[in-house]
Amino acid sequence: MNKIDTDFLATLVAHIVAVARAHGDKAPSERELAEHFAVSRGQVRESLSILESMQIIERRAKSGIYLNPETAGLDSMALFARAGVPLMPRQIFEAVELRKIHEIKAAELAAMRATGDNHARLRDILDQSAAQLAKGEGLHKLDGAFHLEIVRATQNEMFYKLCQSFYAAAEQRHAIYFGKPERNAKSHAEHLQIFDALIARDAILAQALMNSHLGGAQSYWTELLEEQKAANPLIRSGA
Amino acid sequence: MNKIDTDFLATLVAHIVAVARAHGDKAPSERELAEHFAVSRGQVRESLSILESMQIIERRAKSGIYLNPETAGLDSMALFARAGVPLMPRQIFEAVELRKIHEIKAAELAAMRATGDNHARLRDILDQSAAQLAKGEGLHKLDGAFHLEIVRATQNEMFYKLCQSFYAAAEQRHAIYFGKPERNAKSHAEHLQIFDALIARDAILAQALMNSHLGGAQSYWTELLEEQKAANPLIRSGA
DNA sequence: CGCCCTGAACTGGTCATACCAAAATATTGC
DNA sequence: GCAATATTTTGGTATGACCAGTTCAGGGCG
Repeated sequence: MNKIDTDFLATLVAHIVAVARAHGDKAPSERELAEHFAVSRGQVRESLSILESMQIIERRAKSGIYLNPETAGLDSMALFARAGVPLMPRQIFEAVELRKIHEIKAAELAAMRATGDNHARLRDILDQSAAQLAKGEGLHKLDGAFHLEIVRATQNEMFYKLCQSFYAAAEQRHAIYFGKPERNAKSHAEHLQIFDALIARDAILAQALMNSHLGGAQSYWTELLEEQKAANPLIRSGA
Repeated sequence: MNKIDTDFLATLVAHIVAVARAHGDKAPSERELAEHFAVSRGQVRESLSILESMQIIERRAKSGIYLNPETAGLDSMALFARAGVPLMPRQIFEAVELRKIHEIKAAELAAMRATGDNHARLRDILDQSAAQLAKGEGLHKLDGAFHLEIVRATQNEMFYKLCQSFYAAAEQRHAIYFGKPERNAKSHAEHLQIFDALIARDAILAQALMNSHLGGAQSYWTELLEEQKAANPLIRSGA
């Protein structure tokens, strides 16, 4: 466990959340954490600095460390996911809505601006997806790659970076979503359609296809949450 | 200069960028930085942890610290801005495009979902803007607040957080943009129109008004960059 | 002259210890 | 029971040390 790797950060967050359950609660002191994880206080402080910069915690001088999950920014989502903090339905719906906002527009722009490289990478991802699908394996990683590549094809680097951090936090969701095998095939088929529209540089069509692709995801989530409410430990009810 | 405050981080980044100009260049060693800023190595390490978590730098064990500005994520933008790293036209155009993607949709959703609280806060911001305008003061801070409040009115918390970090990085741009006095009055007038559309819950109109509001900004930036190219130290040419 | 090898200097990663002052808590005195 | 006081806890900071790869200058050899 060298350096401040993400795993340690996630473990730390998990422990802090386990101790201080509610917003504003006090977390263990630096010295306690150091002892608990058998590392030096310096290591703990470095990690806490990062968590504080993400606004996951607040460090009040001479007082203590306070959990701050509600004010935490976007970059913290990936960490919470790794730490095994349960997803809340509200977060899922918000994320899907955000994806629609981003990616419908991304599809439109990508149809107009995609380079040959973008097309090649998309084709490659789809080939891999087909192979995985044939082997009966889930393709939630490749799904993320496909959508992200479309954003990259907008040639807006900032847009790409934004969606990158967004997708980093989405793996937990994706894993749940692609848990049902039939989703994989359906998703892949829709990706192929979108790809064709991008190749044809048909912005209107690409946009429409992405809209229905994500719209499908939206309604599928609704079903999923209905039937798995309280059954799936990764999804916690409540707002 | 206690704790790891943002100012210190910005100063650190500024210094590192000053020494290691290009992507991949070596930054001063931890010990050098500690001496230069007259702080302990521990402090430097805490700061560097944060910078590394933002992917602004890369720390290679036993080798050194390497500047990494190109892979840096969104959350780093605010820091670069504070550090006085010049804006590049490309970044400005990308940011404006992103704003259009976000806020046109936000205006639509806000028209449908805004609460009384949202309306009240917007009205308050507009009142303050009018007052500032009457005093002849610039209102670039209030502009950000107005736009951010519209995003909040979508009731999508994740959306709000995303735009929050986005706006935190935009102050430098805003300050330049609102440097010209005539922008302030024009912007305020357009805000009032948008506000009316939100109150009337006219999603179509709100969307259209936001589109032209941001479209105006887009073309204004084009002018601004043309006439100030190389003249304004805050804007560096090159891609 | 050029190349390889070697050793010293440098570097990030880690730990232990100590001190400070403010905050939080326990204790005392009334 | 409450207010004043003493004690403990806590984050913030600094110093110094050790480890083991990395880097690089310098020496030796072909």
